[in-house]
Amino acid sequence: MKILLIEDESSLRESIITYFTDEGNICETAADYKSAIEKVNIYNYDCILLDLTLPGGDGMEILRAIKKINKKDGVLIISARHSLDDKLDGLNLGADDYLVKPFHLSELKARVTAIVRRKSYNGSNIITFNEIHIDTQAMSVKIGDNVLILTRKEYDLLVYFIANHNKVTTKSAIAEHLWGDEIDLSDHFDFIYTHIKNLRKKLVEAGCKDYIKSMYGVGYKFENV
Amino acid sequence: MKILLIEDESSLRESIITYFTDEGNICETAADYKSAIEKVNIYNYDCILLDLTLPGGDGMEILRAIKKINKKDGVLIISARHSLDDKLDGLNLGADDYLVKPFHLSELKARVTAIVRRKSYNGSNIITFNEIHIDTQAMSVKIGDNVLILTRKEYDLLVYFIANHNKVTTKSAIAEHLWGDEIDLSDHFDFIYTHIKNLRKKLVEAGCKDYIKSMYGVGYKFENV
DNA sequence: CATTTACAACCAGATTTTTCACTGTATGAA
DNA sequence: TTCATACAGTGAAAAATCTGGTTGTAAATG
Repeated sequence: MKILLIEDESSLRESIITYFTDEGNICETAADYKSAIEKVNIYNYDCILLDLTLPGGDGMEILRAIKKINKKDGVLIISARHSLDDKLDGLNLGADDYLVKPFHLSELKARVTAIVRRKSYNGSNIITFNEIHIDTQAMSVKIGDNVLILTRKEYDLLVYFIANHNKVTTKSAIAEHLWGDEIDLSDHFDFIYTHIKNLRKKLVEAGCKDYIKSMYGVGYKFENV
Repeated sequence: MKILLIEDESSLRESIITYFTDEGNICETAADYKSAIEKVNIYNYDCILLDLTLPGGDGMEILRAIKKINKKDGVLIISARHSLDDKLDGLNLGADDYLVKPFHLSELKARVTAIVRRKSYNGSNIITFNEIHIDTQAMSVKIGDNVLILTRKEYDLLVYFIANHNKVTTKSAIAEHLWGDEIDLSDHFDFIYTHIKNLRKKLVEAGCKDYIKSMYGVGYKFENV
């Protein structure tokens, strides 16, 4: 899951980020109005955690911006303002939920998952793509009845592929999704090849068709032929 | 005791909440269909007080939702509808009791405690997972017939694992659950390793299979192979 | 007060994963 | 065809993470 945290207070930012990163999510942050708008404009997130009081501009403006450029990203407002009016304003502008500071991280997480679940209500947490079955809660992958043992990156990669099946995905998009901010985009992340190769190998060895099609010079496509 | 009150009329809501809070309970409220469904989906309550006439949707739907997502939360319907049919409908759908407005708060309280007591008696306080039996009231653990002596943290850990069996649990989730607020999430709580290790050892020594599977880079999974 | 116990911290070694360098092959453009 | 580049495959170094042992400390117990 990819999360953007828009929050200026650094200590809170740290702990939230640590928490969600530990949970295995990709987290990015923005500490002020400008960089928030920038990120929101360029990338897509499963959920955006938005603090309302920001240096350089009002948080509500960011919310408006998100909703304006369509964006189906989930938005959870976290704010110290606890008046009903603030709450209603936020929700009316299209936020998915509103959480008053201070809060427990577990509650934050619960609400985020609730938002994400609501957004993409697959019903279950089992993702299925032909013979591939992924149980996202158990983090287990099956090919037919064979259980596949995948490493973290391989797993993320597979989930990403399936989520974007039949679409071309560039290497940099993959890198962005698997590594988030940490990656230096000027790098030649050739190690993606390795992960692709390993995933491919494990899938094929488990009797799965090779859905990963290389698009020379562009990237890959997880293709349902 | 944790209680959820689903009620749209604010004055009644206030008085019930005040009453139960004063009694030392944790109370949450939902005033409409949407937020009710949400809370019910996210959290667990000892007892849910459900008003049938709600803006935005029928209360019976909420009841259905509760029962659908398993949920062993107790449900007490409070409603102005006093026909026998309404009563029967509710009880048939799995509500534990039905109270007709208006009522005395003391009666409400009596019924709530009755429900909770009933739950915790017949609703087994024995958790069983294969050969592992936990008596939550006695806080004792048995492997088959062997009694296990666990420390507090080990016990909590085991219960948490069993409650989340076959799901991956991250270290930070465990930390949050076992230590709550006190934990500094920027820490690398390596001490979890120790508790995992100790629990594992005691379980295995008592002749239990090692269900605790490490998910490298993610956390652990209590797995029923 | 002495002793035991539970918990947290530390450390060394093992294990697993990730990254990186290198070689060979395939592809598309000139 | 030739050439530059992209990709696949191998293996090994580097980094991250887990395990098990041990130790210090504070709290609980007797």
